[in-house]
Amino acid sequence: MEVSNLSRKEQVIRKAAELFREKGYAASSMRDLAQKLGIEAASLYSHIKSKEEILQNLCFDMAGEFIKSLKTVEGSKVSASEKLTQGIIGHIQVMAKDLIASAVFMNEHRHLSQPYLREFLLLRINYINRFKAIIEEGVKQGEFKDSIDKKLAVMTLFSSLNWMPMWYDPTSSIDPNELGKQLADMLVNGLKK
Amino acid sequence: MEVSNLSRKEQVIRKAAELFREKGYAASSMRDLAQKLGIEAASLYSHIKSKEEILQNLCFDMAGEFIKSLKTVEGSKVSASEKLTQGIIGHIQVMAKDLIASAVFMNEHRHLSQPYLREFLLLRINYINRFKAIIEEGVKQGEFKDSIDKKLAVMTLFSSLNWMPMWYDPTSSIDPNELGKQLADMLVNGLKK
DNA sequence: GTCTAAGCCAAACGCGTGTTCGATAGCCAC
DNA sequence: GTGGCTATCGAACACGCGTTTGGCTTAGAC
Repeated sequence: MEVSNLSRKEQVIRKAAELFREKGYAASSMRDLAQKLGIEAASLYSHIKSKEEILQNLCFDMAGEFIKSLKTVEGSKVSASEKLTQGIIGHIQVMAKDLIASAVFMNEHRHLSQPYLREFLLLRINYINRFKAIIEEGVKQGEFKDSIDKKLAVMTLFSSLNWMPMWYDPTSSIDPNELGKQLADMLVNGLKK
Repeated sequence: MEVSNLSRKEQVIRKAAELFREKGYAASSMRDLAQKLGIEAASLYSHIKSKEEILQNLCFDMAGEFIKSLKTVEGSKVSASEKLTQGIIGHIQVMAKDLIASAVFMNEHRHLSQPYLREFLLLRINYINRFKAIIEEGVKQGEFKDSIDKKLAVMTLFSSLNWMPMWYDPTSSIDPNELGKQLADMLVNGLKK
């Protein structure tokens, strides 16, 4: 009940992620979820404590991955635009590893109850600020324009990244690494020749 | 019952928009909504036919505004980057006129039932494709790089626009028009000097 | 063969949901 | 004042919700 059911628990969470992405957390019922797994709703509670615990797992696991990815980039001694590019590629790669969980992470985190919601938002604002720091570094060293609002810049970046799971087709010709590169190029250099 | 209650009906829809933005459509109850208006849930049904009718009003009214705005830009004989900039500014201005409805439009449209959902998505894909056409025009005339994936470009643009209601503070120093300009500049010219 | 634990289920719990119905009060026109 | 219209309400409806309980079955360890 503590060790070996991890596998079954993860099956439950995975199916739940699919369901939450399709219908949203609030509109997804435990009976829906059970049906997707071929069992009864009551049986779910052998594996998870509550509906919200599933959401907590999904949100905080993803958050951990993002933070881990960013950490490996921050230390490196390269230009700001290179650092930003690496950060973007890392973010995209984390998302691409689990597009479904990424979509849930982005759209459904607000249904977390306190104190989890507060904790989640703190992690998130911290993550955003660390990207903002990279942009500010670029401005300070004359690499980026100083004419653009930094909040706008970082939120635009973040928006572009976070909507990716909504439209990216992993079976398409473009792979996550290339996608990250192009996205970074577009944001750093723009569309213009 | 047909003309003069428009005002009251619009009050209901407006309060509903606030509620839907805060808690999401599925997690908002008609009793919640009634309480915000200081009446009982049953009284709502003198003004609206159903909960979903409210969402339909919100989504399709916004959609109409976006399309109207884009139409005024498409015809003008200017460069692609200028057209794109004008389109972005228009989109931002429509959003800024009602940030609450914009947020609902973006996050909750998926709770529309058929056939409204299908119709909504058709309007949306059409809108996106018309932005895509502007980008393709820019590429064809040598104004934009041809190295970047067009789907990526237009979805990045669209993502940036659509998340704006989540973070934009209308009381801040930057006004919607300036915001649109900067956003367009960032996407067209990039961050780099 | 016996013990243990995991996985599942039927039944039920209290509660909240969107919506309907019939009635009541206030207001304006005649 | 009388009639009709608008807005509201209390009460109720059928239904779905997340979750709990207790018991059943199955598989593997000793």
